[in-house]
Amino acid sequence: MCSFVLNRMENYDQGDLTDIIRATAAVTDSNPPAQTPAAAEWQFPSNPIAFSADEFGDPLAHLRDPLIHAIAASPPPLHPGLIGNGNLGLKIDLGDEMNRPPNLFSRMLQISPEKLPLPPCESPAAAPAPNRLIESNLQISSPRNTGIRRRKSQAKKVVCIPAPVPANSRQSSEIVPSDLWAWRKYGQKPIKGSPYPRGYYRCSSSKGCSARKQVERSRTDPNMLVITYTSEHNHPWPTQRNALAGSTRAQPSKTSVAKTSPKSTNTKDELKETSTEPAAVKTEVDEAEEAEFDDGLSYKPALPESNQSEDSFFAGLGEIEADSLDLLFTPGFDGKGLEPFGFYDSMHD
DNA sequence: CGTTTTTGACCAGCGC
DNA sequence: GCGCTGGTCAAAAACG
Repeated sequence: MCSFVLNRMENYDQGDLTDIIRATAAVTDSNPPAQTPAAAEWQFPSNPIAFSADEFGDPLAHLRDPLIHAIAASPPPLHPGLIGNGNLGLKIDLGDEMNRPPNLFSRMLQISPEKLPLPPCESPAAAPAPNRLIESNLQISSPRNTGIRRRKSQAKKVVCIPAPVPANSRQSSEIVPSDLWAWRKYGQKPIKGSPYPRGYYRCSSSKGCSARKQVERSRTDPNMLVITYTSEHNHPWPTQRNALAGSTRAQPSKTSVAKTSPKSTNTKDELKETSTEPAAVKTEVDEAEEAEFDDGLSYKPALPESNQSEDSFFAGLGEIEADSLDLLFTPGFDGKGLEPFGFYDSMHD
């Protein structure tokens, strides 16, 4: 449905493991046509993209991502040209999904050695083509890297994804499409040269998990979110979000607005992430049950090799789509329409 | 009560 | 060695 073309740059500079995955997606420089608020929130690219063999230990790589599918299956009807048939012709499109890599995020996380002349999403060359929206790079933070300078040499995955349109004044917080892991925010820092702060998240699924990620807006393209993954999860796919309390704070509903502390002067630009997206919570349980674990540290979620399983999965998804779409794009839907994942939650209730 | 977010302080890497 | 900057810690507050 969505045009999601991945271009892998072939510039490979030895020593620097930086790669770029570019993809087309819905959000571009141009303002989307006026649609529902939910549609304006953010677009999620989903379309066939080339797969790199290297998964960087990304646990999502092989996992079907129901959340993503849910989102992809409910594309806000804007940017028809970019999203492809980004309307309600979902089930038909889902047929195409069968041949796709299972997880959108994992797709974005695919890496290949490469060097970036400029920070991801910051390079002018990163957005010459309107469809080029998603980049990903892995960098062993090399000195002088104008991008993310970091102590020690630590492998990172940098993912650029379409971000919610900040122009929406109704929300002080932003929705960042997270993967299905549970992330807990442990810090936020203003980044020099960028008007947007960077949020620091760590995996809360397991105490011993060292997986971290940073979320910030691209300074050059506010429509893009730059998510940097650091370390890997050392635990299986979480079968359940172990925390619900406070998890809704990031929701744009009430607290995020009301709680805007006096100190926080940048709530408008703040990067808030729903560390626990309901859709993921509920669906990943099923996914986890299907997952196959190789060992204690890594695991292999069930691959969608079986068309049957895919069929059943998408069949089920398709059934809920109709409802979810109604919920998602019906104005005045209790605000959940603003939350990309909220609708998913509701339809599981 | 358990978990999250927020946020100032502290620590560490890097360039000069 | 110093200063700048980014990353992490930890206490407080908030939420269900």
